[in-house]
Amino acid sequence: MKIVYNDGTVGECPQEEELHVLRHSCAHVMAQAIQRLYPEADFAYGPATEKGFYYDVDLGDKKINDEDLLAIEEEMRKIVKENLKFNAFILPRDEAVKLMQDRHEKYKEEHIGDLPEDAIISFYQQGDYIDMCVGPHILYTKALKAFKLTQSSGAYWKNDAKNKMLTRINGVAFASKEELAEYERQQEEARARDHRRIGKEMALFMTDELIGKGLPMFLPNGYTVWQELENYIKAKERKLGYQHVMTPCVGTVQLYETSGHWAHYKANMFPAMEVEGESFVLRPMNCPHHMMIYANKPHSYRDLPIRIGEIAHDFRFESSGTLKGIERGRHFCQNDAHLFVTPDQIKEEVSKVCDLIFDVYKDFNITDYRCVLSLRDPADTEKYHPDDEMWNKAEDALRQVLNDLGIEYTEEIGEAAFYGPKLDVNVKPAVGAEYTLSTCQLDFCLPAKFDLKYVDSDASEQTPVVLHRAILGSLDRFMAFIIEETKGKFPVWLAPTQVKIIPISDKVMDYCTAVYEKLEAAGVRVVLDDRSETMKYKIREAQQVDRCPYMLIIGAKEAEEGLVSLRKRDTIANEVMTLDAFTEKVCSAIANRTLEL
RNA sequence: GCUGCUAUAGCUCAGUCGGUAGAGCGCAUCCUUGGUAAGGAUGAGGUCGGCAGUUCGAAUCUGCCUAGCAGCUCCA
Repeated sequence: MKIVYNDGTVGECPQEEELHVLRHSCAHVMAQAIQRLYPEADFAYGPATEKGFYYDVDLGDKKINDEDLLAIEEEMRKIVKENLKFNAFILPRDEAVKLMQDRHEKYKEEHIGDLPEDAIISFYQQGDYIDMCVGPHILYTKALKAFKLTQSSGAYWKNDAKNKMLTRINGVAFASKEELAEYERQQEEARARDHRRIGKEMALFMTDELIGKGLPMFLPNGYTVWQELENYIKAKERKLGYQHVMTPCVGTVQLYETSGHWAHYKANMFPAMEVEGESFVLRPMNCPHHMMIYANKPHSYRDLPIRIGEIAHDFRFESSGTLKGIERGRHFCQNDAHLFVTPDQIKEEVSKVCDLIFDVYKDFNITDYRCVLSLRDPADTEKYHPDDEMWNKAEDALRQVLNDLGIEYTEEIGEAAFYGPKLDVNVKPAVGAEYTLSTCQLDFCLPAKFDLKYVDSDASEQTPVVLHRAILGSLDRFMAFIIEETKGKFPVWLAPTQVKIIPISDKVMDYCTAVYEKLEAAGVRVVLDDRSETMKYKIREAQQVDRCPYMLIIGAKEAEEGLVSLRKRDTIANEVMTLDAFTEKVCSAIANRTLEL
């Protein structure tokens, strides 16, 4: 594919750049189409994205609806057909400013002002459309073979909520129509995996506007999964020396003033309740409660590390626009723990937390994740309390552990908590933006604020360091993730119904009841489907709706010989075995938390 | 919170020009008692998200509210 650079030279595009150039050029063609249809349009930024492109544009009071999108797309096809040539030229700064002023491009003009003094300011023109841009671009518009406008939405100028909101028009673009079709197929598949959809279908959780937005409720099936996750992680933690506690969901405002959370996150907490002259809030996190548990009695260095864990209910007043099923609600349960350690113990304890995270990921076969070392932004003295020595110490300590463990990570400035740096493990959901699943945070700040102490070997009083960590993150969010990863086909140990008995006829009901009782006694979540429906119907429902891992199809043949005919969730073939053999099989699959059926 | 879109039966969705609401699935009852992904019949089920307004008349038009979806901002 031929492309043109901003100095006007034409060259062959490197293979790996082709899609990016194509998409970026598509943004220009879309802008040209918009300008033809809406001459007053004022353009801001229009980059290529992961699958396509967008352009942010000021359209005054004009609202873009689906029909408008189709009209813009139609105009784009015309431009492609006209096969316009992309020409590049460079202007000195003053002429560039003048050109943008003449064309009433106030956002581009402002952008020039943001560029460094020595920046080369280049433009691309196709037909009568001119765009300030570094390029490179395709040579002729005919190179655009497969694109589609997907949506319009609002986006702030320079991504700052204080600025004017512009109209963002998104599109996707590919090298061929086949790739575009494949992309649309994948989108459809992703929507089918959405935990909100599967959660409804499998009766895992519900919401109701009378309960309130962002407040999902777990139904029996969902709570079964939830409890299994709770038992699973608590057992792991107990083995690693964690002690579990239970603390209240409400605390005084002073508690959060002491921790510093009140100053930083007041706006994101439910407002205070005034009762008998005291102010209480629903707690947004558990650190202060756990700090007070530590402070409940004096500690020797010999006691450390102390690991306080809790499956804790928290409430955060999240912006309404960010709520998403059980992935992000206003109430959730953290798999939280605070580790109180001496400075010498930091490295080992962080290592153990990392080991636990990756051990858990192995159990769930989670392989697609990204580690981020979240650091403070030294310029942001409002969020990060300005103690350079403390921050450098904490950041270096965490970085060193990650390096020693050989964990791959990227560093991100300004992503730290106000009290310390953190390691975040991020994943991508079926639909929507990446989020943090697990976190491990290093804190030299809160222990001092709560005046926590331990007596060291030389009898001096020292302040412990605290590790905040969450492995499953919030149980709610982790469950959302697992639903999407498995499409609701949970491993046996998590499945709400582990075994469904499907009688071929009522004549074998006595034997089916005996099978049910045996499995039930063995601790299996088993359901006997004794409804007056056809066998085929019951199989279909168990497989497609319940996503039940094991179905036992039982007729006269099995009843006579004490057998069961096993049908697994993902196979059509069935396996005949004795009831004893099956019981052993399913119990072992549950006990070992096997992923494969 | 912001911008836009959406809200009709338990679920997924039709409903044209404003004239008192439909389908499939599910549910109930009956028939069928079956051998591994849709057997048949009958029936129940809706203040068309809520409140106002326009109109002789509103699921349909307008306003406000609530909730949901996409994107933006935020995420201790």
